[in-house]
Amino acid sequence: MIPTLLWLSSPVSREKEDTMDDRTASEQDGNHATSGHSQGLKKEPCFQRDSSLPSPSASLISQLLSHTVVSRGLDPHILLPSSQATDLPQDYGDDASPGEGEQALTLPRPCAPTLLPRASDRDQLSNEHLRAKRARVESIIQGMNLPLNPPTCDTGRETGGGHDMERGRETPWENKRKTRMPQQQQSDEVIQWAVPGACSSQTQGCQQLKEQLHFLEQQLRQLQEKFFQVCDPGDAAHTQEGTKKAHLLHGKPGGRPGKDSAAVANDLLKMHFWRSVPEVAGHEAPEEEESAGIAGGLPSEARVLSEMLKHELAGVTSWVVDSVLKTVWPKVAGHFLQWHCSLQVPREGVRREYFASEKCRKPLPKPPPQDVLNSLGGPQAEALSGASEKSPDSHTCPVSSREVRKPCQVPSIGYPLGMTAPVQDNQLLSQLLGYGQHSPWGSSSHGSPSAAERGPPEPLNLHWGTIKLRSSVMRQQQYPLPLSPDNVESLALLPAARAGCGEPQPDVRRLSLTLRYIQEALTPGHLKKAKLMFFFTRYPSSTLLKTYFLDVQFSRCITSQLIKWFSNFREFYYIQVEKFARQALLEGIVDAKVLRVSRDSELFRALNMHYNKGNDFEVPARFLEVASLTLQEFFSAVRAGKDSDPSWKKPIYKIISKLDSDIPEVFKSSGCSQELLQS
DNA sequence: CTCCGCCCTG
DNA sequence: CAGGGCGGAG
Repeated sequence: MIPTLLWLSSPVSREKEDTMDDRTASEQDGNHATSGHSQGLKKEPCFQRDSSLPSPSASLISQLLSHTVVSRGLDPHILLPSSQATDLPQDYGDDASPGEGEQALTLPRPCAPTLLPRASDRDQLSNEHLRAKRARVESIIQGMNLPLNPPTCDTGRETGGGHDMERGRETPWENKRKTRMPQQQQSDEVIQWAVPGACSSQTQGCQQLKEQLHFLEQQLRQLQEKFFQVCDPGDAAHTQEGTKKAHLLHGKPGGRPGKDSAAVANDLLKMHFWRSVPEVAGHEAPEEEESAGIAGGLPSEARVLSEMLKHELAGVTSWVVDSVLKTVWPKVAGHFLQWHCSLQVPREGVRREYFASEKCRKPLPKPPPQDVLNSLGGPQAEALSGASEKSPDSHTCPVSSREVRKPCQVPSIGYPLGMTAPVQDNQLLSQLLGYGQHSPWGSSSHGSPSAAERGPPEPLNLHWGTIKLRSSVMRQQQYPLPLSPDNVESLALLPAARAGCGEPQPDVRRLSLTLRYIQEALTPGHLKKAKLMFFFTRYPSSTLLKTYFLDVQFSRCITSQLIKWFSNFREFYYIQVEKFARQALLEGIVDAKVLRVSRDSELFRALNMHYNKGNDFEVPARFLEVASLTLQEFFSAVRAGKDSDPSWKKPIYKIISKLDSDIPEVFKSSGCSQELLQS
């Protein structure tokens, strides 16, 4: 469909060698209602502009990233990470819908004027801003009559700097932890805290939550800044700090990140019959060159951009959080109790983490209330994933994206399993609340009190490790595995596993990746995967589907939707075949044997267009045989006049249903669905 | 009764 | 592609 994306250069010869390409993981999943057809070809997904972002102010990022941005005094070519600046036009040409640029132009730029001072002024402003915020926060906390955490790290914030920032970040959260529970009662906080008592306490809780959300915003802003420093090659090339980070990120100084990552990805992703990879490296070369050209840009300008982005991100987060809490707070308060208790496994040095999938119906010995989760589903859940997932993606530069894109790209860090209680279900909100806590600079593993010292852990104090834990738990429970081994491995990449390195990481990206690992909805990526699977199986059982969609939380609804998909696939398939069978009959063909479906036949083209639109998949020969047989069957039946029988197709269906073949294991790969979306 | 597949429709 | 209706199989 899009010529530049048809990586079909050498169709047959190297089909077994190719791996999937490792582009970034920004995709439009989460909305299975979206037509899958338009999803396929995302060349640079990280620049994808997501119009579905639920915030009215969500578009500064997209505006900046879209090439149409004309910010006063800011040259987008300088501001944008080089690859973005160079790729955007291309991207537009490829898949931007008309009007998108126009939309970007009309979008609000909330903070442009105030964010334009020069670097020195801006830094000062930033410091003052921080101080002011801190003062506000402290006054709030004191106003709540809550035991304030000894501000041991506060000095760090004053001085700024990487390490100090790291500690400084932590403070707000530590404070929060203390503030939340004592708010109810000193004794039995765990229980008291979560019990949604009188109206007043609810309102109070809401207030507190709001304050915490402000912290969240703050951290998000800083995260954004760090994120850009790390992933913007142009910037990194000009600041010592940035250079260091870049080296750490890419493994070696002066390395060529793009190629390295791509190579690693190729090694690790053995989706051999995908034929899209080699071009990736070549495709990247221009970016790097451009990067050198952009090196002339001013880091300070880039920081201005980051400020703007932070502002916007904060707005989005705030909006999402508010809207969610408005709806679910009363219930959530109650739910926190049980969840909280279940996580009471005080074990020093062990990081409890949670898995941030919304609404996981997992059979637990003592299932938590589902209503909370249910109440979190739907629009809110989508809004959340939209904010936390897409917004970061939309401006991720390719380099860092690659770093985190491929789960198995980075060596798995051994992570202890089984040290926490079963993870509960209401991860959506906790994800939301815990979001800022996983900021790479402020993880609680650095000099923070142990769980015991902090008192009862509260929902916010959950970390990523549980992801792996969860997977092991699920495994033992002979429940549909939500995580494939790939997932589990990849999850070791999450912040907790790398906490030791102390290096800021674009956690947003990981979060978004993690969010996708178990989905309760089928995504366009899944649809595409299902279509490709159709080449192997026309009549998959629900059991089979469950084994091949491991990243989906199966429910009746999901199962029937998948089955429905295949039913629709079959329908289309049979209609096409019948059409061509009749056509052959009209053309005077007599012998059914001569009817063969080859790769250049019209029928194949029609089918391929439907199931393999991007043509990035090598259709198995077996499918051609099946199609040929189907064609012959239809041909024979029609020629014999059987089509007068209302159920004349049934025998054919029966024949075809026996021709299913095994589906390659690669389809079980969790990243498969995501990868497909990119290709 | 549920599950599944087909058919028809939008 | 999804919904709804229908029928058959278990």
